Amino acid sequence: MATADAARPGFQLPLLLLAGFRTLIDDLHAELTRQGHPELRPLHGFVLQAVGADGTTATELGQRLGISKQAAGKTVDRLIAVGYLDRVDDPRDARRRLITMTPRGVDGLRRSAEIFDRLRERWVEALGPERVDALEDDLRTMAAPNWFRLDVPGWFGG
Amino acid sequence: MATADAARPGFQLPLLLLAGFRTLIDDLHAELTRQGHPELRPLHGFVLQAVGADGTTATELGQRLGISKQAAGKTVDRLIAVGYLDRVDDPRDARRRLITMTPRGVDGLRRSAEIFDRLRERWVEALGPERVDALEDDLRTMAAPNWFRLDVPGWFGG
DNA sequence: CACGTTCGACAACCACGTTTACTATTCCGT
DNA sequence: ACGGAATAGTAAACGTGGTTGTCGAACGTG
Repeated sequence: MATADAARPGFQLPLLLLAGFRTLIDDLHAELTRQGHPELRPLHGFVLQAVGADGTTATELGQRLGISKQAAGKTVDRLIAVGYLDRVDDPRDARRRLITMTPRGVDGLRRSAEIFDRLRERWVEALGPERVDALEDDLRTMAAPNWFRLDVPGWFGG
Repeated sequence: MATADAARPGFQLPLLLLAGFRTLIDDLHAELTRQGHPELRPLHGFVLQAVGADGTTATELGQRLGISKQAAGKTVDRLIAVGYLDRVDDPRDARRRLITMTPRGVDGLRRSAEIFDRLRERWVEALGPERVDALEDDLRTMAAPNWFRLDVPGWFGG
């Protein structure tokens, strides 16, 4: 049973990682709702970031997120329906349809990044900066996400 | 942008936690398939553990997993269909139907726990025991899963 | 013994992903 | 210049993992 702390329940690594993630995105979602973005579901921030400031296509978005182009297309449909994305024909290639962020999308992404920054700050306050840095470093070593390819400059991670 | 390591992509906390979890359960799933449990999907181990050695009911299972009783019931249906769980009438209460693990379910759960132990060992080899302990401790502090209630003795975390 | 509560089941629905298949367009080699 | 190959987007069927709402049967308590 590893090195379980007797005072706290001895959950192990997988559950702890999942709980950490859920804690963060649940807090994000709640705060985002409070700030006027109730339609933005927890994971949509990552989609917005993957779209990027210059826009993308469905295929490229799928590659960045590590999902099929069809799934990416459907996600884009939903985000268009709630006003965060836009899709226009590419004049240089009639096959392509360029996906871009609306001003509302930019606002939602910016707020997401700010909220994540504040949440990380809470971790730093509770654990100390060295521990949080170590935690991030170790996770980068053991679990770099090889799905989620992000070659665009972004707000939270890339 | 916090304390991003220039050598590795600067993914931030939420993505790193998700990546850590996904890495672990993907490895678990692959190994479980290799060991003769291809039907056992990544998260089913948690369900089996929540059922526990003594069995439980759909409502209670839902509470333990932090999901609705209906969702728990459907998951149980699937695990019964592939032979990991069993459902029998409770003689003491005709409303209740007791959910128990089959021998195959017990085997799958035991193997899951063993595989997780080995995966953690890999982290210890790469990072050193102190770092892994610190990581688990910090996550227990910041992200105790308040869904996932586990009052039964279990294999991986409880 | 009647009434409120609890349990499981059923149905409809949603989010998010998959695979397979198809159309339209562009690219490229002969 | 043209025809086949590659690429972009869309559509349909399906799987999984959730949600609400409803309902009947069984329980337990005043």
